[in-house]
Amino acid sequence: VAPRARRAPISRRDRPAKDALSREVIVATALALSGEGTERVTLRRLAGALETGPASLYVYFRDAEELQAAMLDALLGAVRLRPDTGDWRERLGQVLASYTEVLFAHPGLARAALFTRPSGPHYLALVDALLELLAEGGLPIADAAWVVDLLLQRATATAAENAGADVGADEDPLLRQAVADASPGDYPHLAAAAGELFSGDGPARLAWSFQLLINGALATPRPPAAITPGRAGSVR
Amino acid sequence: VAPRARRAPISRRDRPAKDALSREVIVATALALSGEGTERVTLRRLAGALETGPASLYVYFRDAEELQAAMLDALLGAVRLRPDTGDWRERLGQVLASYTEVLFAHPGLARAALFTRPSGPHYLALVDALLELLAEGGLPIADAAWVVDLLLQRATATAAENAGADVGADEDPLLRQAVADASPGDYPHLAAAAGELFSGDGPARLAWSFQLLINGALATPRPPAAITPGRAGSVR
DNA sequence: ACCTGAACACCGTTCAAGT
DNA sequence: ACCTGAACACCGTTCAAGT
Repeated sequence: VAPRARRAPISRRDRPAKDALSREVIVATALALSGEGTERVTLRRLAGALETGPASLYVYFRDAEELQAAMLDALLGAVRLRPDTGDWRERLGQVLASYTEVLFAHPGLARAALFTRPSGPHYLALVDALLELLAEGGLPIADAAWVVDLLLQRATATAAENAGADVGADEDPLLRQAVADASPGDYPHLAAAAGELFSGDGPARLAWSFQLLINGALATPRPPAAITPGRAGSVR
Repeated sequence: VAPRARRAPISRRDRPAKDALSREVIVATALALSGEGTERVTLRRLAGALETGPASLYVYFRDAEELQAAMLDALLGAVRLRPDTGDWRERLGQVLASYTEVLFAHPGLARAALFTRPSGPHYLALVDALLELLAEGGLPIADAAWVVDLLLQRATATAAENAGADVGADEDPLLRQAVADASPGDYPHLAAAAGELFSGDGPARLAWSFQLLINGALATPRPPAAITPGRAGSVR
């Protein structure tokens, strides 16, 4: 069968061919903006990069939140889900560290990840991989289901807090000053701990916290399920 | 000495006397707006409530972030720092639960608390109280300093995620649907855990996570301080 | 000197009007 | 039918001009 004739593309003023719009192209362009310099990826800036107006984006996404969720899931495709060295504990730490690094490069998305949980295939694959590692460690599946939430929340919140901060920058200068100025009379324990509150570098503290969560999980079974069923209960 | 004569206040159109502006009045008004219905406390809405224009607020606060930090610290004055029943573990859980409840009533502030750490007296008092309880539990102070961050981050992030959600509302409907639809072939562990991922009610899950963090802390000493000093080091 | 109206440079979202 | 220019209803912040 002869291919149907297509209209020849109208050459718009000889500009370098602009990509046709689609969910994929929009998300890819948004991630490129987000990863490089751009302070905040707004619908208007994104539309500008795509050489159109903001209204056009509403053909593909219901609102800004849905776009953010799509960006987030696309980003999660870069997480290393199956490291090949170490026991289950070490591999769990590596997967979570990879997740954190990926978010780190996209400050805006890291913040969004705390509020709008993604539901795309890459997020599901991440949860599945974490559950698998916890099962390998012998954790009952009901416990593992809750622990995954804890691990991801720790990683996400840490990325969101620190993302986009200049590496050399003094973070929380006001808090540091306040702690340094805290009178030992009013705040005895704070004054005693002042030297340690801000110690350690980010990755070391994060890795320690993952191991702490794993140890805690092994030592802390879920409460008896008596109250559990509720409306949240089973799927279906 | 005779008191200096004051100008009589000009009665502005017989309106009920409007409070003179000050940091305290502004913060109190903002918290009232935040706690009651008001979707989002913006500088313009706040200025409206104070019967002035947004520019006036800049006389008292450098920017919106500084106002938020002041609101947050004022709010933390309501946290019950010293419960009178239970051992140190139970009291620690009670303080953290109180902190979470206070944030819950102010969705916007809960979100802000994740990014701009407050540095006011009420925040310092909270950290001091948590350090005291951890010391009572026998945790070395260097460990306790890091653990406090973990406990507060868990509480803050949970409040931020859930704050403002209608109690009856189905949260994360997209994620729940995606999990329910997940094929056991592609996501075997996710499919197996589907029934448990969303189980339990909020407070029970939160309380369990606090105990998990405490158990983890007791079982997970900080890494050797070899790398610690850095630029973050001691407070002199 | 202290305060603020009005302007500036942005937002997300909607919808009537184009092709 | 699909797309979008222009308008709408907002933002935080600045600054010249008032008292």
